[in-house]
Amino acid sequence: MAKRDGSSTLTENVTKKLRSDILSGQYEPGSPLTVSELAKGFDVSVAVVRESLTRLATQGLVLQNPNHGFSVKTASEEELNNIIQARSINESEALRLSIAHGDLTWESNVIAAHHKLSQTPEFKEANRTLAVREEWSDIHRQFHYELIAACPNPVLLDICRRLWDLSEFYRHYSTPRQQVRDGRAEHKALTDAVLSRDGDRAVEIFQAHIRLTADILFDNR
Amino acid sequence: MAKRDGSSTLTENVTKKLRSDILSGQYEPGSPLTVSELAKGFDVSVAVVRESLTRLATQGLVLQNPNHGFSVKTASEEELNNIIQARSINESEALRLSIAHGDLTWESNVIAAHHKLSQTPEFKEANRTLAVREEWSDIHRQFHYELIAACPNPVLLDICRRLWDLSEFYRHYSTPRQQVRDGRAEHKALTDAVLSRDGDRAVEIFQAHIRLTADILFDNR
DNA sequence: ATATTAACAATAATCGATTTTGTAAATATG
DNA sequence: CATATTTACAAAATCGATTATTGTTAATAT
Repeated sequence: MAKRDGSSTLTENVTKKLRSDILSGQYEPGSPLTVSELAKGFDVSVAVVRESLTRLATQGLVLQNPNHGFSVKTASEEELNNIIQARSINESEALRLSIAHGDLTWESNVIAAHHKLSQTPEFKEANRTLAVREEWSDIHRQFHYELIAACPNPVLLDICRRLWDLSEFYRHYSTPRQQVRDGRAEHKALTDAVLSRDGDRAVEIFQAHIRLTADILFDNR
Repeated sequence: MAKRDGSSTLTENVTKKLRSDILSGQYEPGSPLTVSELAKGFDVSVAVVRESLTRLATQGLVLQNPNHGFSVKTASEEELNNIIQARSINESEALRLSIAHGDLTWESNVIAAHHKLSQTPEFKEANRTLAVREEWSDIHRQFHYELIAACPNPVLLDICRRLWDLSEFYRHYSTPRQQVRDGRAEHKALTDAVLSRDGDRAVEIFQAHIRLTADILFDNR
């Protein structure tokens, strides 16, 4: 690191890397994030790391405890349920608005995103590297984001983005067995409902979809 | 400032002061927030101010432009409408959940908060000082927060809190004439609906309430 | 043996200074 | 005279070091 990369700032790069490390499960939930250690690891000053951690803390991925520094956010079934509920509320509404406002270009983007997702293997085969799983995660996120992308309310979209990060955090702390579920059929049904502009049906499918995600993660039968 | 106040950290104090200054309209929307100047004003180092501004930027009250520093968030009618819509979505649901889960203590708190609000003058008389208006703002906020306080989902409550800040930002950039509206009757009706545990009616009143807020601020019609 | 205080080490918070970047004035070039 | 290049300056970003806080261990007292 050390020198600024392109036009962006050091803090931006470190923040991006840290967020992705946290979301991909590189740190245990609750484990301390020592500013000086991270600074050494990234080869930057403490100010840069501190600013990065401050950003992530405000977004909820990192916990800040005055005079006790930073730590990775903790995980609990209760919190996941709360995140899912918040996602359900906001993303459902964004989905409705997106369906109501989307134009032809948006339709095409939805189809493209779904096609890409449907052709990308998730966890079926064993010996998947971390990189492969990260790639699937990105494509999955992109698919869900395309669905609501035509929502004309950026404030609402921003809330959805943040909630996605929070729920993404949990994906990586599930046991391998829990990864077997294949949402392929659900994604297909969701895409069909969206493209036929059926808001009610799309929301219904979507809510079942994320509810199931939570159930599987914590194995609620 | 200079020395740490109580058990809290310098950054926390500066952040609190800055947020309150921004929300009470001390700075023009879009005006630059120069780190070194603020540091001089608060008598702290630039690191403290920078961390404060970073926090506020992540919350949306401050804009950060890489290599161009920070500025106060800008204001537009369109954005206010988006904020109001997001508030409507989230606060309505929080209100329903709160009504469904609230206990006797919560009821008492709602009654107390409403009483306090109803007995506090807003803008009727002229020559109101800034401090008086700030006091009303706090009490008003407290009232609305009590209504949803029994909502068992902290993630949702956090979203509501942030959205409140964003919409509070607009209250202070309205012309004096727009301040005359008296929400007293609406607050009373809302309180009654909440206490009678009528979720549908409460949500209905609430949505009309905040919609009207937006209309008045930008004088729609 | 337990409680209290003192000294220490680790890390967080804060600082003042240095480097980098963006902008605008000044100068040069065609 | 218009455009390009250089220079100078202000502010942002980053750094390395200093100071403060907290938790822990050793020493002392009860």
